[in-house]
Amino acid sequence: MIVRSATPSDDADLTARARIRDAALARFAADGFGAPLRAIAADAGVSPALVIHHFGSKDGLRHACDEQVRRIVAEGKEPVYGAPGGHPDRADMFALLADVERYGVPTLYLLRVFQAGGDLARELVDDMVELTRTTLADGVASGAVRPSRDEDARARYLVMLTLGALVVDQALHPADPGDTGGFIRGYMARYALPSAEVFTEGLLLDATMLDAVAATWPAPTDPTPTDPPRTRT
Amino acid sequence: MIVRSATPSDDADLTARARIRDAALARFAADGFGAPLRAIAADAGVSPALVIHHFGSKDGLRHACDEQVRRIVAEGKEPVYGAPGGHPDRADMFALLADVERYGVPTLYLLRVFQAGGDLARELVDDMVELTRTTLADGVASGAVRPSRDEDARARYLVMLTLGALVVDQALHPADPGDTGGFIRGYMARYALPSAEVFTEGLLLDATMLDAVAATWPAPTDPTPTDPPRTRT
DNA sequence: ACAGTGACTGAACGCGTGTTTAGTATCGTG
DNA sequence: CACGATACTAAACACGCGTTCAGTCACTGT
Repeated sequence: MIVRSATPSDDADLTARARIRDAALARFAADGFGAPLRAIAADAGVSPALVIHHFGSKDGLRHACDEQVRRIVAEGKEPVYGAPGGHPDRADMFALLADVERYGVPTLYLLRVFQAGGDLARELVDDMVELTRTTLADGVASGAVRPSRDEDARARYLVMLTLGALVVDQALHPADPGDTGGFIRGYMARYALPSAEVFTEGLLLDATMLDAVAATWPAPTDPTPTDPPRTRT
Repeated sequence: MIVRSATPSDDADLTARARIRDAALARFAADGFGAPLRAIAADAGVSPALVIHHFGSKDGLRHACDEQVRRIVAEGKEPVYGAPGGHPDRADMFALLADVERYGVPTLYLLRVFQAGGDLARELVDDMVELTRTTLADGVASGAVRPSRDEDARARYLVMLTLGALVVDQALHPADPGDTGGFIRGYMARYALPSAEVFTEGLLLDATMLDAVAATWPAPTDPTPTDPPRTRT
C-alpha cells in the first residue's frame, strides 16, 4: 500500500509524476499521440525510464492524461451545470470561455482525442450529445429553440458539426504551443458570426431540399410500435 | 488501352505501379497515413523495395496518391460543374452521390487528408471554400439562399462544419474497408434530415445570441479576406 | 546502524520502420 | 544475338521507437 504521508495531496502536483503527466498533456495536445516518449521525458526534465517507472507504459501515460483532462472538464463544468442534470447558466458559460487561457491545453488535448478516435472519444461525444439533447429540449420547452423532426439525430449532428469544425481547423492551422488560448480566440473571431447567423437564421430560403430529404430519409417513428409504419411525407 | 479480363482480381491487369498506388490509396484510406509501407506492398503483392523503386520514397507514394485522388475528384466534378466556373447541376450531383460506391475509397482518403492536415488539405479546403462561396453567391442572387453579414466567413465556416463532421464521424466509427460506400450511406441516413432541417429552418428562435455575437465579433466592413494566422515556430 | 523501499538514471535490448544494396530475370532494340 | 535499360526481389542497413535492466541515491521505519 502506498501512503504519501510526507506530501499533502495538493503538493502532489509538484511531484515528478505530475510533471511528467502535464508535460505529456502539453506534448500530446501540440503534436498528437504519436509524440515520442523521449520528447515528453525531456520536456519534464526526466529520463524516459522514469516515465515507464511511474506509468508502466506509454498507454498508461496516455490513460493518466485522459483521467486528468476528464477531471479538469468535470471541475470546469461544475459551476456551469451545477449538480448532475442541472441546466447550464449562460453567464458562467461565457466566464468559462473567457478563461480559455487556463483551459487551452486541455481543450487542444481533447481535439486530439476526437481527431484520433477511440473509446474515450466515443464516450465523450456521447456525453456531449446527451448534454446537448437535454439543453435543446429545455430550449424547445421554453420556446427558445425550434423543435425538430428527430431531436436525437439533431443533437448528435450538432455535436458532430461543431466538434468537427474545431478538429479540422486545428489540423489545418496547428495552434502555437506557446499560445494555446490564441487558437480558441482566433477560431471565435473567424467563425462566431457565421455560426450565430446560420444557427438562428438558417441558410436556405425555400424548403424544397428539406422536403426532398425528409422524403428520402424520414425521421424515425415513435419508438413504441403502435404507430402505423407509414410516416408523414 | 487496358482491357479488363476475367481474372480473379481486377488489379491483375494493371501495371504494378498502378496496383501499388491503388493499394496505397485503399490502405491510407482505411488505416491513415501511418500505415506501414510493407503492408501496402503486401496488399499489392510486391516487395517493399519495388514501392521505393517506383515512387522513390513513402512520401513519393503519398504524393502519387494525392495526384490520383485529385484526378478522380476533377473527373467526378466535371459533369456536375461543367467548365471551370460553371454552376452545379443538382440532378447530376445526386447521381454522383448515388455512385458513391465507386468513389468510396477516394472519399475516405480525402477524409484522412483533412484529418491529418498539411498543405494539400489546406489547398483543397480553400478550393471547396471558393466553390461554396460562388455557389452561395448564386443562391443569394437567385433568392434561394439567405444573404450573410460576411459571405466569405460563412462559406468557410460551412465547409469546416460539413467536412469536420465527416472527419470526426469517420474517426469515431471507422468505415468497413470492404464496404466504403456504406460509410457514406450510413452518414446520410443518420444526418441528412437534421442537416437539411438546421440549414433551412435554423435552430434558435430569437436573435439575442446573434445580436450579442454580432456586437462582440462584428463583420469586417471591408471585404478583405482574412488570412489564416501563421503561428508556426 | 541498518536493511528496505521507492525515485531515478545510463545503457542496452528488441522490434518495426523506411530505405539501400547487390543481384537476377525480363524486355525492347540495334 | 548482344546489350543496355527496366522490373523486381532477398537481404541487410540505419534509425527511432517503447521498454527493460542493473545499479545508484535518498530517505524511512525498526
